[in-house]
Amino acid sequence: MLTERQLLILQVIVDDFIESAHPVGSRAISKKEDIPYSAATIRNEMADLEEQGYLEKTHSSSGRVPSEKGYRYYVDHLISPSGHAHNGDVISPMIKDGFFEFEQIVQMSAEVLSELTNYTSIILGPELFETKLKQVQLITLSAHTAVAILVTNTGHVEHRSFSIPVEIKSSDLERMVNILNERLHDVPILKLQEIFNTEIAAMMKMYVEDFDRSYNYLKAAFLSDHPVKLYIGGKSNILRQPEFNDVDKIRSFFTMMDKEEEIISLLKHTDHGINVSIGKENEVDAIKDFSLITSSYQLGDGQLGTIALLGPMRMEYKKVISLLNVVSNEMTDALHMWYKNNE
Amino acid sequence: MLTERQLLILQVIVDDFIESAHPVGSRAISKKEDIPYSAATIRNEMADLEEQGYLEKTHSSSGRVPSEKGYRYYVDHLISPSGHAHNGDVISPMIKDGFFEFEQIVQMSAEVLSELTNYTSIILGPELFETKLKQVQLITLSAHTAVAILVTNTGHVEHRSFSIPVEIKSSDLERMVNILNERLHDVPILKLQEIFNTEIAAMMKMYVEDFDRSYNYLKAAFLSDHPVKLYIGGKSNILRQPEFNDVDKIRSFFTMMDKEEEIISLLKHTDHGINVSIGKENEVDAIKDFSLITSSYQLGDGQLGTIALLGPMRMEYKKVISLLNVVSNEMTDALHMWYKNNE
DNA sequence: ATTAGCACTCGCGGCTACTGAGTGCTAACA
DNA sequence: TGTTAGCACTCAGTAGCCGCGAGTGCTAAT
Repeated sequence: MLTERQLLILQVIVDDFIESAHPVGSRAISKKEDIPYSAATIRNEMADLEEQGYLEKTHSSSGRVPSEKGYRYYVDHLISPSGHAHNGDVISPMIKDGFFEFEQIVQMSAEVLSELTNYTSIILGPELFETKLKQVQLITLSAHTAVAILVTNTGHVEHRSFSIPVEIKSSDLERMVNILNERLHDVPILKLQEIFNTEIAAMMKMYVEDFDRSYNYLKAAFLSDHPVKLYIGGKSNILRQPEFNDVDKIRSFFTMMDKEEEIISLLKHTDHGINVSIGKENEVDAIKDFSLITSSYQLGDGQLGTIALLGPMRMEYKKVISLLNVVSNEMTDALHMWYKNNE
Repeated sequence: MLTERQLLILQVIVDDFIESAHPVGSRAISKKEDIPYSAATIRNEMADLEEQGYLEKTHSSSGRVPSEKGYRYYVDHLISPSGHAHNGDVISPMIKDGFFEFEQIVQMSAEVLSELTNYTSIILGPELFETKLKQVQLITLSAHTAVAILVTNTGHVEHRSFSIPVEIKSSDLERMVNILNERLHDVPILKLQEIFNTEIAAMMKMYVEDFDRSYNYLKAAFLSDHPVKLYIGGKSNILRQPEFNDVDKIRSFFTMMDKEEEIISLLKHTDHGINVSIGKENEVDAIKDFSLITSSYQLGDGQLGTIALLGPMRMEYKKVISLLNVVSNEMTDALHMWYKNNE
């Protein structure tokens, strides 16, 4: 167990290192305002803290640096819960004015978040199990091409253009779309695939000639592969962090950021509330010396999406956590309003 | 003027440097197959070439490196026009299979292009002066929210969700959409604004109550700010180039790539055909030691879009130029087919 | 006109010395 | 017994030096 004094010292070290990015030594600590102990005392305590795994040295005669365990303890116990509360209203102002496009707001939030922190922000769009299909449109551009448009109750629009093989009659297409609109109205997006394969298939068989082809075409057009949308802000902002002085690090970071699926998998299974993953706690290797802070924003009862900040382990946890709190609440509120309007 | 031999030597130096990224010395050149001269002779010629500004030294006793002028000459005169013709069909295979979504194809082309070259590819979406509005849809999500959807003849879909102030009657909205569909069918996107301000305004005044508000809402919803879309491939691919060993360079590159407008302005005013900008020839400071190779793809008579590769000055010009030729032709063909279908 | 030869230049990798920040430990102190 | 002063030690970082090698420019010979 840690003594009061050790806690104090750990706190000071983490704070200092977060700010300066330099290993912190005993003398520097003993000089601080609220530290009445001598450098030697500090050294003894630091040795203890290191023994217990909360601190590390970068080399045998360097100052101390927090270990992952140290950060973990700091995040769990040493952050004054209320302290440093970010003064509200980060994104609300953007929503105030009449127009209100969901995707735009999310994208802007991501950018603001990144700008405010110099980390990279990631927002996972609304999960779809609360999102329902509102309407299906098929607009033919010509005899052989058409655009299928799906609109959800959240205002999200998904579209795919495709070419129509000559074998398919336009009357059949029309009929199909009618069927779709009838059967799929207010169906949660997530259940789309299922319904497609059962009900719709059955129904269409009755009405539509040359069923097989038409069906497959529509199906492919309507079931998109990426059910969640990813918004990333300030990919390059993070380059301002001093830990990015190594070209290899940059390379591996950016190659990871190019892989959408990987990022999504990172964020997918998040609990409600704020969640911090430090270093190797992250399941993806590529960010094993990053920290990832996630929060969720909600709509009604169901969890909707995830909002996250990715930065070095040496992260301004206090600031980021309260900021993320504020923003996710703001987004929840905004969506709540939106939802109410649409019901 | 340059002698035959000087041309040969210049060519060899540029080729060699492009491949190796190391300054090339006289001895290395004299050893090559098709060089029957001694190192000393080469040295004399190199001194001449340097005097005339085609070569540079990195320091007083280093080998030679092509200067911007050297690259320029190389590109203009030393690239065998037909040589190294890239064996066709880079993206055609992707288009073959039934589905055919324009945006997907462009995005994939960008990625393929970057993967093939290890440079960053940029594709400017179709310019809109050939693109015509096909249909306008207004889908109301609820009493107070709606999605406006515009579909163009190229299959591009633009959408905006907005909230409807209580003052506006839904019957008015409906009427407006009808007017829009009637008047705007087949109108080039570029003329949208103009027509909006004259004809539509006049027409709507006659039919719609509370004209001013409704009008402004629709106008804002329908006139998007970004008339061209940007597709970027392999932003991080370019990190494999050895010139990116400097963190500052990376930083400035990525911060530039975040500014869409800047990139668009880079590519906007391109002639037909292939165009090469080397180093300071580029108007944007941030890429003053990059080369940018652009080509255009077309639809019918009008130029449609630009396709570009951004890399170090030490670029594989031969390969890139022929590759870009092939790809832009392929895209032109693809769009031509598409266009024919839609007419 | 070409080439061989030679002196010279300069970047670079390796070695050494020095400095300064920081530690661990011991012994003295309250 | 907890705290502190003192001291020897460690190590990263920097500067200076040396020698190597790749390359040049120039001169003189072919």
